[in-house]
Amino acid sequence: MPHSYEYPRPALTTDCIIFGLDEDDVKVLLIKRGLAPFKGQWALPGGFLRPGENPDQCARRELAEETGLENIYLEQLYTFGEPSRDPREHVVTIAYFALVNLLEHPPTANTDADDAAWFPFDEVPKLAFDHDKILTTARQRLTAKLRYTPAAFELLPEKFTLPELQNLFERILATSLDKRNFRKKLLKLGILIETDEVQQDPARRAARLYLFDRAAYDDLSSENQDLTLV
Amino acid sequence: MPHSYEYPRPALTTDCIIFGLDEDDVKVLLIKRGLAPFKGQWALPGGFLRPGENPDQCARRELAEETGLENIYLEQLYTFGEPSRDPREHVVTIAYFALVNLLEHPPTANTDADDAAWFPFDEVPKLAFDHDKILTTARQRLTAKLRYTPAAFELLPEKFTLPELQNLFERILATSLDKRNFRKKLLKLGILIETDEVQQDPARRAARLYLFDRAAYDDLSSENQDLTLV
DNA sequence: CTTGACTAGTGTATTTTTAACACCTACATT
DNA sequence: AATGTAGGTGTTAAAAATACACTAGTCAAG
Repeated sequence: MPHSYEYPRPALTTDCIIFGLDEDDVKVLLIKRGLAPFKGQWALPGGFLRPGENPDQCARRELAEETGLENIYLEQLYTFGEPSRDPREHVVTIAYFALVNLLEHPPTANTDADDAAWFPFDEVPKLAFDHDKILTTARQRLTAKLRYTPAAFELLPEKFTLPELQNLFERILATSLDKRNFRKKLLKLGILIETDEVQQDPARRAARLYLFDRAAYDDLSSENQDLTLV
Repeated sequence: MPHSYEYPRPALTTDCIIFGLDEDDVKVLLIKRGLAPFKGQWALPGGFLRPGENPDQCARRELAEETGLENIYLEQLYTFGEPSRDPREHVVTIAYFALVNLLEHPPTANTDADDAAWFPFDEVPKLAFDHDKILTTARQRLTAKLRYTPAAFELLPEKFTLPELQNLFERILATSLDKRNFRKKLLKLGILIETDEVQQDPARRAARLYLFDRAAYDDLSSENQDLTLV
């Protein structure tokens, strides 16, 4: 035990909640624990913070080690520090979360965990530690972020259709939206650029493609306009 | 050095940003450090997390020890973990913030710090550690919290008048509000309890006193009702 | 005891936003 | 040519936000 301190210290970890969107579902990335405690049980990817390591870097490193996911935008969610959350000893965890497009980040090989997989929300098993609670907090933040920030556009290709955008909101917010009202509101905001193009190849009527106008969004945002998208 | 671990651990602290409102200004509570590093310099109140201690409790305890402030509504702000933020070693801090009524929480004696005092924003000195950065983050969050949470009621006595409440919003949000619309909206929300009492002693017409109905607020909140106060 | 100064308290009309709602269009497949 | 499927469109009603001006109570001064 080479590391000694004058006063006792809780251990410190980071955990990542990675939400991924594919054609069917919103999914969350979990790993199967290879070590006790909770060996064999599913959990959020994460691990111990090394002294001298920025917590953001730690989250990124552990995520890459356990799931292969790299170069994604992580945002700090909350710090959970209930003494009882880890059966071994007091472990405080800084939780991070991110939202990625699953088509760009397919399930990958992994090194530090027995397994890593994407779970649709309604198939998430009982998780290790207090990770159920952390996941709940993350889902709450996810919906707020989707409603009040342009996060939705990060999940779509550069050119997208209004039905795609509506579908995305409906799936993540787990609600259904009126098509006419949705289109009216989004178009009236003035943050979409209509192109002359339509979808290619669909086995149905092709929908018009739009671009997200980030400059317009930033202008409205700096004017403190209300930018609730849905 | 009786406390040994297999792997090295960063130290873990909590810090509190306490905003206080008096008749003139929004102020922040600082302590003068009694120990190195930054001895004699002003800093946010805070201190080391004890194993087995919930971080919320730690923030509360350190705040009471250093400033005498007790029983206030603390909310987690953000966790700062840059390795360079403490010159001694890697110290990660969980920052909490709160809003209090200065008339109910006058500057008090303190045990663990050389001094504690309220500073108007424009008179805050250069702070120890990265506390300037933490304070900036807290100020950014302050406005949003006032609008979307019941934080305003923490700043007022238990029984308050509608003109007092309106005045509070106007000062912190630096805006002016229509008296009739303000009253209509707040009363319609159903989170205020009208009492039979009126202010005592004012050298003018006395205003009716109201109570904040936290239970009603929590009910609406859990129903995902929109709770923008202004 | 009347008046003036000051703040508390009230209602209505207008505009804007949200919500509910049904049909036709384009295109591919059979 | 008929059918299936998803894309696209406008109006009306309800609710919410906004703008706006006077009366009521209380104290102090004259």
